[in-house]
Amino acid sequence: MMRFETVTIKDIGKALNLSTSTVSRALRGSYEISNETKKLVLEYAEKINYRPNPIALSLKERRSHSIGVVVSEIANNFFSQAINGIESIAYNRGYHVIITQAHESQEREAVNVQHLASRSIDGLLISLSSETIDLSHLKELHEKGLPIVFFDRITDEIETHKVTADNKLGAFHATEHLIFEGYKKIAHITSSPYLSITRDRLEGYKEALEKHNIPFNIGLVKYCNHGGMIAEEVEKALTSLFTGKLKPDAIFAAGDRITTVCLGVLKKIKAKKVEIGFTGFTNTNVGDLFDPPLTAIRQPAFEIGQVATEMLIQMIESKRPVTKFETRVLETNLVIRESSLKKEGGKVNNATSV
Amino acid sequence: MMRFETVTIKDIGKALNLSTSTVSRALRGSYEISNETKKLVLEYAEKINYRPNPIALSLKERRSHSIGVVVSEIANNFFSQAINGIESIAYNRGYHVIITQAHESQEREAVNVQHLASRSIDGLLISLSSETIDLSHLKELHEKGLPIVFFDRITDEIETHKVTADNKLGAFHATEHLIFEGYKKIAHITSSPYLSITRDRLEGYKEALEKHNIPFNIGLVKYCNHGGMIAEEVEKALTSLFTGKLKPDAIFAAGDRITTVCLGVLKKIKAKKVEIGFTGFTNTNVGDLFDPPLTAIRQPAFEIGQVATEMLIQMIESKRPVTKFETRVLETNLVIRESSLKKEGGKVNNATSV
DNA sequence: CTGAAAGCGCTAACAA
DNA sequence: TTGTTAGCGCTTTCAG
Repeated sequence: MMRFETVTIKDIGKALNLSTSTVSRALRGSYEISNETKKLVLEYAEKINYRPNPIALSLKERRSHSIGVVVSEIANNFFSQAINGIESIAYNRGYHVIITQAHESQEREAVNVQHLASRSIDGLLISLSSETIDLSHLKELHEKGLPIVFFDRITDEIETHKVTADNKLGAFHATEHLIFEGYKKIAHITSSPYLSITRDRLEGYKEALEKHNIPFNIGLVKYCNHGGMIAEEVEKALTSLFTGKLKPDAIFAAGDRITTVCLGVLKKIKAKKVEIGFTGFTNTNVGDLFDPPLTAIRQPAFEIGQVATEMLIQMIESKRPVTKFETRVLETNLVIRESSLKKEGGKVNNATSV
Repeated sequence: MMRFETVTIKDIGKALNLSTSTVSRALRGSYEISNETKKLVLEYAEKINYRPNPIALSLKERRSHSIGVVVSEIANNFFSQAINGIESIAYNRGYHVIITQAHESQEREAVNVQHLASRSIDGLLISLSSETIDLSHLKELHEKGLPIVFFDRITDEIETHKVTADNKLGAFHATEHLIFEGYKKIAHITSSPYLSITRDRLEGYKEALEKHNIPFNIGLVKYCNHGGMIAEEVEKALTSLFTGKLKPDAIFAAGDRITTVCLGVLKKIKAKKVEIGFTGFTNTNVGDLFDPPLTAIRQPAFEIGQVATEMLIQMIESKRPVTKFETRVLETNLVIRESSLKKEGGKVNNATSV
């Protein structure tokens, strides 16, 4: 395909009988250029619809004005909302956003990160994959000085800015809510144990049990290493719970995908008249359309994206290397609907939020 | 922020006492370079982890190996799935994908397109916004020779490759299904009348009515110009339907967002014991969790993304300007669940697909 | 106030 | 087989 011709600074110079440097300076309003010349250049540039070539600029300035994003899956309410937050900041600050998906695979994550780095991104926003144990692909870039901000699924192994929801407290509230409702045997279906969010949520769950003198039982915790991407994994976890002797009366699910898959399985079980209290981490917008309406722990995804992006751009644009790092923790929101309520306890008609 | 130092071809040359051109040629395995030198260079490059600078390459080759994508909203099942399809092809072919959202606004669409074009994308994949009437921002680029492929929401005004679902037939099947179920007054809540998908779906709806000798009544068709992005718009449409004298007994919704908002409103109405048959275009994965389980017209979003990307890359890489254009139409899939079934007609337990 | 020239990293004539 | 040079579009010393 023939590339379509573009107007360059040289063309303007030729047309106006000026050197490229004069045109360049005029275009950027340099004080050394006479008003006359400026006006001439500006008007002509406008007329022929001149646009500076960002590639050339990048080569010169050694930065691309774009930031890379790595998430596990776009088609996940949390991440699509976070991306909206990222974009809202990035575009206003003149940055492009390049989004990639790791599909919960360590290998794809590493490939994407490499790919982005070689595309000369100015900085990286990343939420780790559930498979990821080895962080060397990130450490290397971090040591070379690439600004990185972790969001949602963070790590202790790299010292930089981080942003998450308050997963521990969110889990605590959710679990305590189930306890208040009268559930005694609360199972926890969660994601890969490698993830920070998994650890934090488990912690909150444990603390709620402890506070209410319910003994913690490891048999009630089930890990899904693929974060619910593989439905069978979740089904297996649930089946083993309900066919074993522990038979929980409630479930607390961690993560968007796990939550919906669980609901699907529960629906089948409920057809057999087993009532199970349910709540889960999810950012779905249609939780109230579910059967039963879903009690959900909602994360401030949009804000997380925004904060992470602000931090990243601040790092990118900082004159001196940033050495003081911060981990921001944002509040979650428990939206109470019927799925978590004991049926004898009556129905609620409106979503309640604590 | 200090940019982090990268290894260049020059560094290799210096270290090995070779000119940059020799290194360059060796790296790309040129036949003119001796095996010895090649080996030397390759090994050294590997050792110091050399990566070519894609920005410099872009400047030289006058292409960026990236394609731009404009959709109305990432957080829409159809689009996030389509993007997965786009990525799956693009990455394999060595292209980056830059995603932008227009939020159904003509202005943001134009800004994004400009932005992408000025970032030297090699081609553009776009699904028009519901507001968009004026296509001059696209026409201009198209005339300049930028390869463009429309998907989903297409237009007649620009001659190029296009990919959509078979919206007309999908709408026909959905409407006919409601008719088979015994519904007589089927309302159609749809998106902006400017969109191709709106026109096609309306057409299919009309044809189904006609085939079954049900008179078309324009009063039963309600347009939501923001495609459901503004919930009030949809609520107003439904309220006017149910408070007017036409009182439909079923609803056929066009579009992901409209479908879920409709369901929310219907849920309230059903609390008042009004049974309404319902079906809608949506690519949600949790339609079976809804109350009632949702009869949905599903589009092959992933495949649409794939096909569009293949077409685009073919245009980009074609030696001569492409003049023969194609419009690919992919089949939709009607997944029948309870929401569209007459309650007296008994229940279905399994999703059925036609 | 304006121009000439160098350079960002890389490739490709053209020389040697 | 290898080196020299010019150039992609732009900014920025350094000279006028």
